[in-house]
Parts: sequence; C-alpha cells; structure tokens
Amino acid sequence: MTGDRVDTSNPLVRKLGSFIDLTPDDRVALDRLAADVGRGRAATDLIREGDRPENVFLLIEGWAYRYKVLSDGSRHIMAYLIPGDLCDAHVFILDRMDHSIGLLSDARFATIPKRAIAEITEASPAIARALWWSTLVDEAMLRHWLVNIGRRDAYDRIAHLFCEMWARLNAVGLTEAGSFEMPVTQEQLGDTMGLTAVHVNRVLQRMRAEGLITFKGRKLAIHDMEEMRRIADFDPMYLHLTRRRA
Amino acid sequence: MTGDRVDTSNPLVRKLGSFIDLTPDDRVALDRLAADVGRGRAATDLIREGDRPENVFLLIEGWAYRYKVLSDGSRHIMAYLIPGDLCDAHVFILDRMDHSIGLLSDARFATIPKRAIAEITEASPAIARALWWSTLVDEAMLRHWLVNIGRRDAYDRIAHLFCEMWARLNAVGLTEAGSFEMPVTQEQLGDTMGLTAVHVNRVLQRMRAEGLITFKGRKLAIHDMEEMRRIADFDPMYLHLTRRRA
DNA sequence: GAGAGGCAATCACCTAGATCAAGTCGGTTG
DNA sequence: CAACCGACTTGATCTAGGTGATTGCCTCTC
Repeated sequence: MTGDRVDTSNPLVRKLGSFIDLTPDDRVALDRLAADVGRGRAATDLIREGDRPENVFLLIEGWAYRYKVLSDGSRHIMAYLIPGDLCDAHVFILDRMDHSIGLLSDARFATIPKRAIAEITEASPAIARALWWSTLVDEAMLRHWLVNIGRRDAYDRIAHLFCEMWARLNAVGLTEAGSFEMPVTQEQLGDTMGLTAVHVNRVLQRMRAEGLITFKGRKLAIHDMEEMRRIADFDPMYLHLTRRRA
Repeated sequence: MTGDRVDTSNPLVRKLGSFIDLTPDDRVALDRLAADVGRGRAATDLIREGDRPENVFLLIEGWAYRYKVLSDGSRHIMAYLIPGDLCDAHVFILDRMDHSIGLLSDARFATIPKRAIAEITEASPAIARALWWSTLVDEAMLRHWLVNIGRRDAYDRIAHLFCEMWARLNAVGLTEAGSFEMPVTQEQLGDTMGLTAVHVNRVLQRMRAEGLITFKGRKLAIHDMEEMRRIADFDPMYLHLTRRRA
C-alpha cells in the first residue's frame, strides 16, 4: 500500500545489481526467482533453530531479526534484516539452522527454493558472484558489530547501530529526513548490544536529554547526524551501499 | 619442515573439497592458483587498513589475525587465521581494506591475484560455489563470536575460543592429544574477547587452578575437553569441518 | 470500560571487569 | 654479565553496567 515502486520492481535485482551489471536474462531469471510471495505477522518466527529449511527467504517488506537463544535462556540478536535482504543463504552449508529468524513487524517475503538458487548460480556466473559478494557484505557488517560490542561503551555502541540502520534504510528508500521506523523494543536493543533493557533505557534518556534523538512509537529521529556519526566513529563504506563502478 | 603432507598437497583443495566434489580439472586449476608462495615474519602485517590489495592470501603455515584499530587507539581482533584459511576474499567488494591482517608467527602463504579468482570462478561454477560456501562458514563463525562476546562472561568466553581453536586446528592436523600451539599473548586474547590483559590473566589463572588447562610458552593444553565444551556451550557444527555428504 | 499484558521509566543496590600500579621472570643483546 | 624488554602476575581500588523491583502508561480485547 506504499504506492508503486518506481525502481526495478524486484529488490533482489536492485541488491545484486549494486554489485554487478545484470544482463536482461539475469533480470528475468531473478524476477522468476522471487515470484512466490508470502506474508508473516509480527512476533512470529520465519525460521527456527533446528529447522532444515528448503528455502531462502527474501524480505520484501517489514523488519526481521536473526537471533540465537543460549542454553541459559538468554537471547542474542545478531542482525536486523530489512527489505531487500536475503534471510539465510547459509542454508546451503548448514544441515540445521543454528539460530532463528523472527519478524519484528508484519512482513512480506519471497520464498526461494534452495534448488532454484543452485540452478541460477550454475547458469549465471555473474549472479553467483553477486550472491557471494552479498555474503561478503554481510560478513563485513558482522565484523563491525563485533568490534562495536567488543570495544565501544553502551552509548557509542547504540549510536553506531543507529547510524548503520539509518544508512541501510536510506539506501532502500525507507527514511525521511533523518528519521525512520525502527520497530524494536528497548529489550531487543539490549539483546542486540549485549546490554540490559534498563541500561539501554538510560542511554536513550541521555541521548534524548542531549537533543540527539527522538525515539517514540517505534519511530527514531536522529537530530544531529553529524554528531551521531562522530560519536559512533561511523564510516558506511563497509555496507557497500553504492555501486563501485557505475 | 614438518615432513611431507600425505593429504592433497594444497590446503585450498582440502578446504574447498570439504564443500563440494572437485573434478580433476578443478584440482589442477586450484593447484595453479596457489602456486606462488611467499613468506612473512611474525609481528609484521600482511595487509594494512587502507590498502587496495590486488591479491588474496592463502595461509599455508603459521597463524595470522584480522584486526581493526579504532580511532581512540584501541584494537580489536576479529578472527584468527590458520593454515588453509583465505585471508581476505572481501577484496572484491571493498575498495580499500577496512581492517588489517597481521602475522602471529612466521608464516608461509600463497598469493593469489584477484583476477585469477575472478577467472576461475567464471570457469567453474563448482569452485565459485565452494568459495561462496567458505565465506558462509566465516560468517557463521563471526555470528558465534558475536554471541560469545555479547552474552557470555569472561570465563565462558575464553573457554569458547579455546574450544573453537582446538576444533579448527584439529581439522587441519595441528593438534596432538588436546593440546596445540597457540601463539597469542594474553593482551591479544584480551583484544579478541573485549577484555583487558589483566582480566584475561585472572581467568587463565583460575582455569589453571581448576586443572582445566596448561598454557605455557605459546602452547595450550586442554585437560578436560568435555568440561571445557560444557562450559562454553560449544557445538562445532557451525564450523562445518566435516563433509556433509561423502 | 475493566482487565490484562507489553513496554517504558526509575530507583536502590550490587558485581564483573576495568584501571592503575608494582612487581617478577625469562630471554636477548651489546 | 649487566641491563633491558616484553610478557606475565598480583593487589587495591573504582565504575559501567547489571539486578531486581515498582510504577505508570498505552493499547488491545472481551
């Protein structure tokens, strides 16, 4: 209900197209790949730890998150997935999922059979490469999250997440003037950053008091992006959001 | 000087062969790929942040580590690389390195030009897929590191690293009865786990006192692997060290 | 419109791990 | 052999962030 997309219809085409030049054939193939669209409701799981999934999910609308529940019951969130993201390429190497993917909002997603990926990959080296590169970007993101949790204090850590989410959402047209929907509770934020909800709350209060942000009703507004970037020591290069060679 | 390798000569063949069946042609191509072998000395950098590398390095002997220095001068280690590991596949997507790779010991490595990878990938979908999968394994490892730092206390965290390193080294034949060379200082261990060297020392003391380990002169012995695994909540599945289908 | 449940906001108190400051030990170097 | 250096130890003290508990929304739902 957000109006027709002006760009290339299929978010997978947009994403892979940011790595390589896609031939018309490639585009057609990718369109076919992402044809089977399903829906899911907020607070449900798309895939659960232990599953042996036969499909890869491509998020088209809404937010999802990748998380793991440890044996002591604590939970850690390892990634946020937004429109255009492939949910679980590792289906190929893992027999069983070693983590779960849940929905943070109502969502629409394409269901892509494992086999279809294997086939398209066989047929088009360009697409194979683009998929590989997309995994490399995910890896770079994880490296940055690791450093973020390992070395920054709570305040800077949260600032970094905010910068990253802004940059990623901005790249897919889901921001407006420094603000965006962020359907994440303070508890989930804590589970993402290795903090408690209580402490996340303290940090957010401080950011508010300093006029840095407004965060209300799932909507985050960053009032001083420059300052936020400085705090987080944020350089979006690793996200590879722009085409290297036009 | 460790005697002749009985197995498939080339560690890249062994590694990729753990994902897919390689044809004789593939093997030949991979052998050619890894032909140009260089040496580096401990405590030097193989690649430095900001470089625009034209090559991918394949570690053949020795340990390396992937690290990033933050703007405040603190350092974080994001991965340890051991024989058979590809050092920086992300060369393809990043213009400039966003982190460095240093050597922890004297090392031997093959230098593989970026172009050669592009070509082999074009020619063999199987190799392309294996390279992709190998990246997926690296990603899984990073996810586990993230959870490790995010949710476990210092003791369990270090236990987890020890379990992982044992499993990885064991897979390439570099362990003997629960012990292995681990050329890492306590300070580096701290920079890996988001801890200070002082606290790492205290944890190691405790592990020693409990008879769990011996760690002296760069050599780590784990005396009770069962217990260590339990503490770390360690399941090696994510490392994908064994062939799924023979 | 009365519960009920989820989320945010605070408060009082506590602890894992940081920080700072001395050492010690072992190997290397002139 | 002296003196030096890097890595390891240990102790005393401090603090960022955790714990636990309470209150007060707001928004569903029946």
